[in-house]
Amino acid sequence: MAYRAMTEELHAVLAAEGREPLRPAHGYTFRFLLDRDDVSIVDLAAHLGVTKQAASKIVAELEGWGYVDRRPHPTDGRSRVLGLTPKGRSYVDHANEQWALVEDRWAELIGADRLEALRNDLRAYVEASGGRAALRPVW
Amino acid sequence: MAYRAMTEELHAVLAAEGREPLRPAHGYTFRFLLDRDDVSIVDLAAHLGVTKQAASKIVAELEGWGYVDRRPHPTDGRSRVLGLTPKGRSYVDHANEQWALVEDRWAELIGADRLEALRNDLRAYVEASGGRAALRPVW
DNA sequence: CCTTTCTGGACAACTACGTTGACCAGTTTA
DNA sequence: TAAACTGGTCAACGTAGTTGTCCAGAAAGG
Repeated sequence: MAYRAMTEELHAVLAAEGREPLRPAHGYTFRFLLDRDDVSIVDLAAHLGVTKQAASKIVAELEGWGYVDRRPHPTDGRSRVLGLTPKGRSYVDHANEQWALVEDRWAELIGADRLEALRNDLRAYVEASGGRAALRPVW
Repeated sequence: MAYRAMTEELHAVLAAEGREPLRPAHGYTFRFLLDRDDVSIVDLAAHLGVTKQAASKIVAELEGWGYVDRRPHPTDGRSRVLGLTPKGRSYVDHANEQWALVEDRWAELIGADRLEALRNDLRAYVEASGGRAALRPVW
């Protein structure tokens, strides 16, 4: 419920700004592309825990909105390199700021030290059960 | 990720026992029926955050597997009262035990006091944002 | 080299699980 | 006692994933 409530709080803010109807999958895609500049559709699919076909659809949407572009791979003629456009980059920055505000409100509630402890405790569990869980919820 | 990992751990155990392919929605339904004995389809739908049609389908499945039954309402001729069968009840007990084991392993990792603190901190956030979040994830 | 095998990606058809819409029988209100 | 409301079902549709098939380019083996 906490996870849901936080996500909803963020999406409510973004939706109120009249953005495209972005879903969590888009957010995870943004973050993944932000760090790296050699991501293929297959890489993204593995990261999201979906098939490459599904990843392809997601990218197609984001490309249509001008957040992501596909450039030809420098050496591999089959592959395309995914990247954020300037518009995509500024969107991520904005979303990160809003997310920080959500966390801040929580920190006010329970204390920054408790929030930090919580982060560590959650991480401990995830790492103990294989390092990474799939992002996509079951239900 | 922690939420996902815990859910997956539980479902892996249950699936290994050769159970029907139960999904989180079924688990939430079980818990809801366990506490009360005057639940209608509409009540369940509200609890799960889905339409009554969707709730009806879920109940139909559970009824088919013999976990849930629908009895006529004592006074209201339109309504049906949902309830767990003995089989359903024993399943819930079993699942609860397994869930406790999952939590225990976490408690060993970070300490029982930290787990308790975490529970409280999560609850604090959920209650601050409206008391209850929808169970069903967005993605 | 040139053939065989492998891999990134796209298109199409299908499935799961929800939705909206229409309806009926029974209950409540006026 | 007629009108409005409510619990439940059936049917049609939508969304977001899946599997299945294929192609062009890359890697591997004689």
